[in-house]
Amino acid sequence: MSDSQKRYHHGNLKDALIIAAAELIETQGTTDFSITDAANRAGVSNAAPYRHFRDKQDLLEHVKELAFLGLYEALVDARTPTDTHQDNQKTVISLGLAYLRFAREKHRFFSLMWEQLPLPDITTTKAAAFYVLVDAIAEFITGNAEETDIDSKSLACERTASDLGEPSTKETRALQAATQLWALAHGLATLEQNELLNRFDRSANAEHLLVKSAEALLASYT
Amino acid sequence: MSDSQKRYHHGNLKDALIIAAAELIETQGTTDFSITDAANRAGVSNAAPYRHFRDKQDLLEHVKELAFLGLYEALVDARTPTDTHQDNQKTVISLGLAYLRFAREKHRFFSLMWEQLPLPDITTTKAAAFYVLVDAIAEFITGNAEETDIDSKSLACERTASDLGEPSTKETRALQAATQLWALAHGLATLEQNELLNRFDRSANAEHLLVKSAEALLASYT
DNA sequence: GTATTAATGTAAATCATGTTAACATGAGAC
DNA sequence: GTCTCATGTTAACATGATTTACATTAATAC
Repeated sequence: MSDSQKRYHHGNLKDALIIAAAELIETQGTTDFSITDAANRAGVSNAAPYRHFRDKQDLLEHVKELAFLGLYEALVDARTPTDTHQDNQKTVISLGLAYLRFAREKHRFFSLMWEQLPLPDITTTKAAAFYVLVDAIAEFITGNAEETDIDSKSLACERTASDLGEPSTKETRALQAATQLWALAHGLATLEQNELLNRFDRSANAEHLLVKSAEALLASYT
Repeated sequence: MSDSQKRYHHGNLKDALIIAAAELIETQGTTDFSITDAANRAGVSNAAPYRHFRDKQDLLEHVKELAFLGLYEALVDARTPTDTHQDNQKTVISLGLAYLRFAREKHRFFSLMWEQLPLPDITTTKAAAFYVLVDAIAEFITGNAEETDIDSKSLACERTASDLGEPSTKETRALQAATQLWALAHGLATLEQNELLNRFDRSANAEHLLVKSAEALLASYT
C-alpha cells in the first residue's frame, strides 16, 4: 500500500476521470465508454463523477479538449526553425503530415474530436491548434521568419477573434490558406480512415497526396 | 382505418425501421435514437426490430447506407451536361458545391456517415458516390465529354476494384485528383460544421474557398 | 382445402448504465 | 474542537438494449 492506500478523497479526481475515460476510449475500440468503468478505473464509485461533471456529455467534452491539446502539441512539435521561404513551405507541409500522423495514431480521439455538434463556444485548444498552422502559413506568405517565439508551447490562442479587429489583408490570406490546408489534411485523414483512399488505387498514399496538394495550393499564394 | 388498419405483419418493416430511424435522427438533433422509438414510429413492438437487424449498430449501418445514397443522388443531380473543357471544370466544381450543400442540409446524416470505424467492406453507395466525382474529373482530364451515360442514376459502382486490374495512368490521375477534391470538400464541410471556418475571418466562406482551391488543384493537372 | 413450417410479431424478463437522492467523511476556517 | 463545504458512498430509479417464450400469419406441400 505504498502509494495506493485508499483515501476517502481522491485528491485529483476530475483529471483522473478525464484520463481514465481517454484510456478507455483508446483501449476499447469505441468512442463509447461507461461512467462506471471510468470511475472504477479511477478507484471511486460510479456516482462520484457527478461531483465534477454535469453529465457524461460534459466529461466527454473534457476528453475532447484533451484530444485537441494532443493535436496542438503534435503540431507544435512538427514545427521546424525556418530561415528561407523554401523552408517555410516545408514547415507548412510538415504540419500537414503531422496532422495525418496524429489522425492515424490516435484515430479514436480523432473521430471523437469531430463527432458531436459544434459547442456554443469553440474550445480554446481547437483555436490554438488552428493558429499554429495559420502562423506557419503567414510566415510562408510573408516570406521571412519573423518568428513568434517558435519554441514556446504557450497557447497561441490568447489572440481571439475580438482581439483581431479587422484582419489585415495579409492576415486574411493566411487564414484562408490555413483553412484550405487544414481542410485538405482533415479530409485526407478522414478518407484514409474510411478506406476510401487506396480502395481503388492501391498506390494511393495520404502523405503523397498531401504534399502534392499543398504545393498546388501554396503556389496560388506566391 | 382506411389504410392503417393494424395487421399483425407489417409487410415491409425492415425499410420502415430504417426510415423511422433516419427521421428520428433528423428530427431530434442527435445521431442517437432508441430502438423503441423507431419501432413505435413504425407501429410495432420494441422487440420486432430484432427480426430484421442483428442489433442497433446493424440498423445504424443501414441508415448510414441510406445517407450515402442521398449523397450519391445529390452528386448525380449536380452533374451538368458538358461540352467543353471549361464546362468540365465547372462540373467538377459544382459537384464540390453539392457536397457542401449536402453536408449543410443533412448535417446529422453527414456526421453519422463518417462517425464509426471503417466497416470490413466499403459500402456500395459510398463507392458509387466517389465514382461520380472520379468520372467528372476523368472527363476534365481527358478534355472531352466522352460521356458515360450521364443521365442514368444506375449505380456506377458495378465497377469494383477487382474489375479494374491495373488502372491506367490516366485513370490513376483522375482517382488522385478526385481524392484531393473529395478531401478538400469534406474538410471544408467539417470545418464549417465545427465553426472553425469563419471564426477568425468573418468573410470566410466554404463555397468560395472550395472554388479557389479546386481551381488551384485542377490547374496542376492541365 | 388443410397441415406443416418458416417468418414475423408480441409480451415479459434481464441486464447494463446514466442519473439522482440521502447519507458519510474529512479538510480547512474559525 | 466544531462547523461547514467539498467530495465520496450506497441505494434506488429510469431508460433502453437485448433475449426468451410464445402468438400469429404467410407460404408451401400434400
